[in-house]
Formats: sequence, C-alpha cells, structure tokens
Amino acid sequence: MALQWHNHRKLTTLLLKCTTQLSMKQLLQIHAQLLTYAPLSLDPNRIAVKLIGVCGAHSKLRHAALVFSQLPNPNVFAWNAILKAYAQNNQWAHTLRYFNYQLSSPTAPDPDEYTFTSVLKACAGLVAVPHGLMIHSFIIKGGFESNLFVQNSLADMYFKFGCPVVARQLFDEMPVRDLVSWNTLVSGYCLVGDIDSAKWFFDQMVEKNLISWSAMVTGYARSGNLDAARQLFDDMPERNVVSWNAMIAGYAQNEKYSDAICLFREMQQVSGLGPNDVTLVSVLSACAHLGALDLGKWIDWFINRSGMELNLFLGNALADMYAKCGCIAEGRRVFDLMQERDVISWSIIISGLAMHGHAQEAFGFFYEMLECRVKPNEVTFMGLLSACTHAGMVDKGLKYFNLMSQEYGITPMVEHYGCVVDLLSRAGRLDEAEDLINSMPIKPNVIVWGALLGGCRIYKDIRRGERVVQRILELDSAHSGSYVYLANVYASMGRLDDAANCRLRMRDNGVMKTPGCSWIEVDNTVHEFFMGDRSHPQSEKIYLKIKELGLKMKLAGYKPNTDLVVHSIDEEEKEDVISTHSEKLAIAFGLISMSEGTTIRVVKNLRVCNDCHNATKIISRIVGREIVVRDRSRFHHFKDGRCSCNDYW
DNA sequence: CATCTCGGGG
Repeated sequence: MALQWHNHRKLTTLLLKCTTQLSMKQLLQIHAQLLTYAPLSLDPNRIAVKLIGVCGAHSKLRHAALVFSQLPNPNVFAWNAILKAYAQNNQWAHTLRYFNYQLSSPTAPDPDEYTFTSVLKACAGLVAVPHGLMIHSFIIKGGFESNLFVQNSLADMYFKFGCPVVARQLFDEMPVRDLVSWNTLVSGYCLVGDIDSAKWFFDQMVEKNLISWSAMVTGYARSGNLDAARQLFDDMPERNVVSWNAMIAGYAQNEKYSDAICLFREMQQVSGLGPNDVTLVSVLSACAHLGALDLGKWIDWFINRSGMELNLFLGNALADMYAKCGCIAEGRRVFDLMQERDVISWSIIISGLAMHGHAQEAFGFFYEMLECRVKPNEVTFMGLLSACTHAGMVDKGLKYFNLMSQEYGITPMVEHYGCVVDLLSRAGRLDEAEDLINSMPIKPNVIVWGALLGGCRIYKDIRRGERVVQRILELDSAHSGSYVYLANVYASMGRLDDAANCRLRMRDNGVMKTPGCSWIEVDNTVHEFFMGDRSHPQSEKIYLKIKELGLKMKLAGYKPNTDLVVHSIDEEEKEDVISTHSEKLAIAFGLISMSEGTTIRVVKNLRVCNDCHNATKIISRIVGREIVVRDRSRFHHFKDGRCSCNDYW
C-alpha cells in the first residue's frame, strides 16, 4: 500500500511537471493508474485539467467529458479546461451546453475571463447572435471587458456575426493591442469580404506572423483573386501546414482542381511538411471533381497508414470522393466506418446513389436517416429529387417535393424547382412543368427554363419551345442552348435558311458554347481532351484507335446518329462532321494506355450525347471492358453493350 | 495556484 501510494504521488508530480505533449496512449495509462487510487489524489482538479487538455488536443472529447465527470468538485480551472476542449474542436453547441450547466449549477464556480474566451468562440462559431449579445453584457457586468483576450474574442465574434463596424469599434477602443488583435481584424475583414480593409491593416502591421499571412492568402482566394493569393503565398517568409492548406483550398474552391493537386504534391516534395486532415479534405474535393480515383485511393491508404482519425469532415470528403469517382460501394464502406455522421454524410450517400441510378437504395437511406433522427436539409432533398429524375419516377418526385416544405419546412430553392421541372418535362408532362414554373414564388432561372426546353425538344412541342426560348433569351441573350435548339427545330422542319440564320445570329451575338471537355486519369495524371483535340502528345495513336474502333463498330452494326434534332442543350455541337467528341478521345486514350481489362473511367463536363452513348455501349462490348462515364448529371456504367442508366438520362 | 483569444475544411 505504501509503495502504491508512493508511486501514485510520483506519477501525479511527473504529470503536473510534464510540459511536452502526451500521447493518447500514455494518457490512458496514467488515467487508469490514477483511477485505481482516486480517493488518494491530492488535487484531482489539477490533474484533471492536465488530462482534459491532452484529450482536447487529441480530439478525444468523450474521454475529456469522462475525466471531468469524475471530479467531485470541479473548480473554475476544470470548467475552463472542459469548455476549451470542446471549443477548440469546433463542438460549439456542446461548449454552450456546458456553460449553461455551469451557470445553472449552484455548486459550480463563477465563470472568469478565461471562461469567456471559449464561450465567445462558441457563439462566434455558431453565429449565435442573441447568445453572444447576452454574454457580452454579462462580461461587462462582471467587469471582464478590460481583459485583452476577452476583447480579442469579442471582436472576432462580431466579425463572425457579420458586424465589422462593431468589431472595428471594439478594436479602436482597445487601450493595448497585440498581434492577435491585428490578426483578428485582418481575418475578420477577409471574412466579411472587405478585402481592401484587410489588406490595408495587413500592410500597417509592423510585425506579422504565419497567421497574418495565411489569413490574407485565404481572403484573396475567397474573393476569387487567386493571383494575389498566390503572390502572397510565395512572398511569405515561412509557411506551415495551415499556409499550404489555405492556398490548396483556395485553388479547390475556385475550381482550379489540377492546381490544387499540383500544389499538394509540391507541398510534400518541396516543403517536407506532411498533410493533415484539412489538407486532405481539400485534395479529396479536387479528386471528386476531377474523378481522380487513383489519387483519392492513395489518400485513403495514407489515412489508414498514418493512423489519422477519420473525423466527420474527412469521412465526408472521402465518401464523397468515392461516390463521385464512380465507386459508390466504397463510398458506403467509408460511411459505415465513420464514427460520427451528420446530415451531409447522409446526403452524400443519397445523392451518390442517385447519380448511379440506385433510386430505391437512396430512398432506403433516407428512411434510415430519419430513423437515426437526422433532420434532412435542402441538399438531402436535392439528392432524393435527382434520384427520382434519373429513374423517371415522377410521382415519387412530386411527393418528395411536397414533403420537403410541408413536413420539414424547407423552402424549395431554384435548384429544386429545376429538378422537378426536369422530371415533369422528361416524362412529357409539359403543361404541369410550365404551370409549376409560372407558380414559382422565386424568379425562375435559365436552368429551370432550360429543363422545360429539353422537354419541348424531346416531345417536339415547337410552339411551347418558342415561348420558352423567348423567356430564356430575356434572361441570357447569349444562351447557346436556345440557339442550338431553334436551329435544330428549323432544320428538322426543312427550313434550312432559318437554321442558317439562327447560326449567324448566334455568331453575331458572340454566343459561345461551353466547350465540351472530358478527362481521364492515367498514372496519377489527369489528361484533358476537348472536342476534336489534337494537342495531346499521343494524338496520333488516339485517332488511330478511334479509326480502328470505328471499323469494328460498323461490323457490329453501329450506325452514327445523324438526326440533328436529337442534339440536346447540354451536348457538344457536331457542326463539323469529322470532329470527335471529347469523351471518345478520352476513352480511346484510356484504351491505349491502360492495361487490358481495367475499367476506363472518364469524366465529362457536359451531358453525354445520344450518339456517344450508343457508341460507348458498343465499344464496351467490343473491347470487353467496363467503361464508366460521369457526365454533368450522372454516372453511366457501360458493360457488355449495355448502360446502367437503361438509356434514360 | 495551472487554464484563454486570431489562420486552413465536407
């Protein structure tokens, strides 16, 4: 007993003196030891503060809560420790819950200025304005507003509330300012989009640190000025993971996915810094957009190898990457693996299943989600509606559309209307589609009208089409789809002069079609192809392959589709007979550069056209390989001459 | 008496 007591004292003394970061494993061992002799502890609060701090740093909040709950009389240090643990891990609602608990508990100590830094951070993160204002007055009453940390936290909170004027007044009235005060101002102005003020204060700063620079990089990136962001990034005297993350995220959020991936490689090769979870979230998002499955898989492997925890953000990004790269089964595997899931996790799987045409399973996940008491949001319903669209389930779609507002109080956005109009139009219920548009409480956009126009094209409703084109051109006089539609209608009626005229008008108005573009990842590099592209170094071989395929296809009974009216709004144009659609180039390149039997995965920026769809079906049979094409709206899995979409897309 | 605030994300 004496020996154990001695060991116990030694352990606690060591623990309290310990300044280096403890690993979670060490912590658990120490905690177990301490628990055994808990009644003998000299000062449980001092030990608990230390332990909770370690738990917080390792995001082990359940363990932190456990340690806290074992304290018979938590003092203000212990309360501050638990509040900080939650606040620094973005668990703001929990932070506020503990704070309320502290206020309402008669035995709990009164909060101090340390308490408020965490609580204000939580209010800021939640944008809980009433809470924040209440706590501000609480702080004034308690006389804590003279504390520099509290002042900085308050200024930060008001920026996050979108009140730069209040924040600025607080800053101006501060008798003493430190680097954090200035950084708060710079990042605050960046946050509210006042990049000029941010830059002005940034330039005023005599002393800057990594945070100042990184905040400015993020500010420029978020304002869309990637060149300025990159310039600052290059000018930084030193960089850490956060600086690299800021620039990588900047590229990813501005749709510069290849640049994001490039910089990610540079980070590892040049800086020697390892990526963290935030880095990987951005890179995974780039992979998802590009369909870069190999890199995505490598990141999955990297996460497992490094023992990185699959947190909510990372799990969502990984599941989304798999779903958007055509591996919905892998996406579900990741989803099952996750310890914590939110509405976004569920929505990712639901829209992933929808994209792959698995409507029933998507509905199943929705009901499971409800059983787990996760409240669906607008993104969830977009997934459900697109599941209905891709399966042609009109009435089911209308049911969900009504359910979202009636049952869940979610006001449909223009995107939801677009989805339902698309659903009705494809089914030929053009009257209902048009009525829905006319009854919209918000202004319909080009996408909504375009969906109806698509229906007019399929069902050859020329009168309605004319009307719709007019509405679209009022919104966007350079809407290429409308001109293409008109030209095609005229051509189909034999009015070739009108068709030609339409083309001329299109040219005169400077109408540019979005160039069709497809890409494929081979050996960890994304290769990009435009329509009729001959810029690829292997162009010669690619066109030879296409020629070879063309011969085999002819023998297999394939006839190119020459019906002009078939051309849809989102398709690449086929003005030039000899031009080749981009997905054919990408598929051909995949066939010549990837080993026998591997699945060819291609991503296309527009919708795949009828002709290419037919051609790809036959190619999949001829070469005996699976070809997966992700187009603008969904996945097509081509195999043995068939497509998973059953020709409905 | 030991604790705090500012930068990166699906």
